[in-house]
Parts: sequence; structure tokens; C-alpha cells
Amino acid sequence: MIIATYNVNGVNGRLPVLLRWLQEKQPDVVCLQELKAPQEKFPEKEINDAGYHAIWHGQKSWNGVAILSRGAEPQEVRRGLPGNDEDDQSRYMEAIVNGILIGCLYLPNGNPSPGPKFDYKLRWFDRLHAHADYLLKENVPVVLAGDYNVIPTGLDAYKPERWVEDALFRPETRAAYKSLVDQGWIDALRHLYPDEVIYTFWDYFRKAYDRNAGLRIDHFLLSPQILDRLVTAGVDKDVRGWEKTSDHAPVWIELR
DNA sequence: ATGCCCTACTTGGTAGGA
Repeated sequence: MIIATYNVNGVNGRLPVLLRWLQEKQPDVVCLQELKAPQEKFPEKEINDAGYHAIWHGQKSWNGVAILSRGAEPQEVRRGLPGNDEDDQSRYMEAIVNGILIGCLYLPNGNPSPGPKFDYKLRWFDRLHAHADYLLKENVPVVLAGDYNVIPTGLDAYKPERWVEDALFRPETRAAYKSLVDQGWIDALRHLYPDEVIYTFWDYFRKAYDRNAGLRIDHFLLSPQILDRLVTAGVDKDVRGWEKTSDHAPVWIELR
């Protein structure tokens, strides 16, 4: 069983790339981020025709998350991260697929930092901590997948010294990610490949992909109840080289 | 230090991304 996460950077603008990748990869479950489409503009028919059920939480222009699955229909558990009723940004949804609780998240970028956007990122992180702790205490198989907008360590950036003042790599951000993982989660790709240079994002600027000037910011956190099913994981890096592609590549895990 | 590119949208210049 393959579960993937993919920040598409506009689900409609990216539709040919997304459909081609779905056809070639045949993932079982996909978490999408940055739909950049209102609820009624999600390409449901095209996704269905590709063989996938979909649930999604859209928003005009920005953000937006979706969970796709083939076979079993995703059973939606929640949309929106608990803890702030006034937060109307579409950044989190959760569903059960094949007995696994899947959380699909798009954590705020937080730049420029410091400032109100960075404060929002850290407050969002606080709410994620609380909810993730609740999920761990359920003692069920959980996969939290998405664009965390966090460079966890210096190994995860092409030139980490360039990122120390950036919201993706500031000490507060790294500390927040570490304290989340330290609740008892397993960073799946880092667990499998502790020393490998792995990137999931390459800037559109400066020929970053050609230079492999990337970042690892899309992550899978696994609850202990599912770790023994983890077989392998990877990044479909070649997709980042396709025409009209996202600045992120799809990332996936394989479970037995 | 800035722009470099790409997205959506009040479709022509902005805002946001990372």
C-alpha cells in the first residue's frame, strides 16, 4: 500500500501533471496541499475518472487540502485543525482509509519572520501539538502527511546557513518540529534513511532543480502502531522535472 | 540586498509562496 503526499501548487493548473503521476504511480492514498481553488472548483470528475475517490477542503486563491483514495472511500473524520474556531484557512483534514487514520496538513509558511505570519505559524504548531498528542493517545495507526514548511535539520537544506533567519529553519521552527516528533512520532523518511540527503522541494528560482538546490519540507510522521508496516519510502524527484510542474515533488511511503 | 519563477485573480499588476 502506497501513501503519498504532494503539494501541487494549484490543483487546476497542475491537473495534467497530477493525472499523469497518478496514472504512472498508482498510489493508494494521496494527500494534496495547496489546491488554490475554492470548494466548487475542485476537479472532482477528472480525479474520479482517474480511479480515485476524493474529499477536499478548498479555499479561494490560497491553501486547500484533499485526500484521495482508490478502492475504499475515505471516511472523513474532521476538517480544520481543532483549537481555534476563528482560523478559516484550509490547512488540515483527516480521514480513515483502510483502517489507517490519515491526517493531511499544510502548515503555514511563516515568512517574513519575525512578524504576524511567523506568530501564526507557531500558534498553528501549538494546535498541531495538542491534536497530535490526542491522536497518539488513541493508540491507533496514524499517518500525518503533508507540507510542514519545516527544514528539520541542516542535512535537509542545500545551504543551511542561508536559511537560519527563514521561517522554515529558525530555531523556534526546528524546536517545534522536534518537540512534535518527540511526542512519539517517527519521521518515516529519516527513520529509513538517517544519513541520506533527501529533498522534496526545489525553488522555481535560480535553476534550483538543475543545481539540486533543494529542501526537505514534506514529511510523513507515523504513530508507533504503524511503524512495523513501513517497508520503504521515496521522493518522485523526476516529476519535479516535468513541464508545468509544481515546485514540490510527490513523496511516498510503502506499507505492508 | 534584490531578483530570479510561478500561482490565482478584480486579467494587469498584486500578493503569496519558501
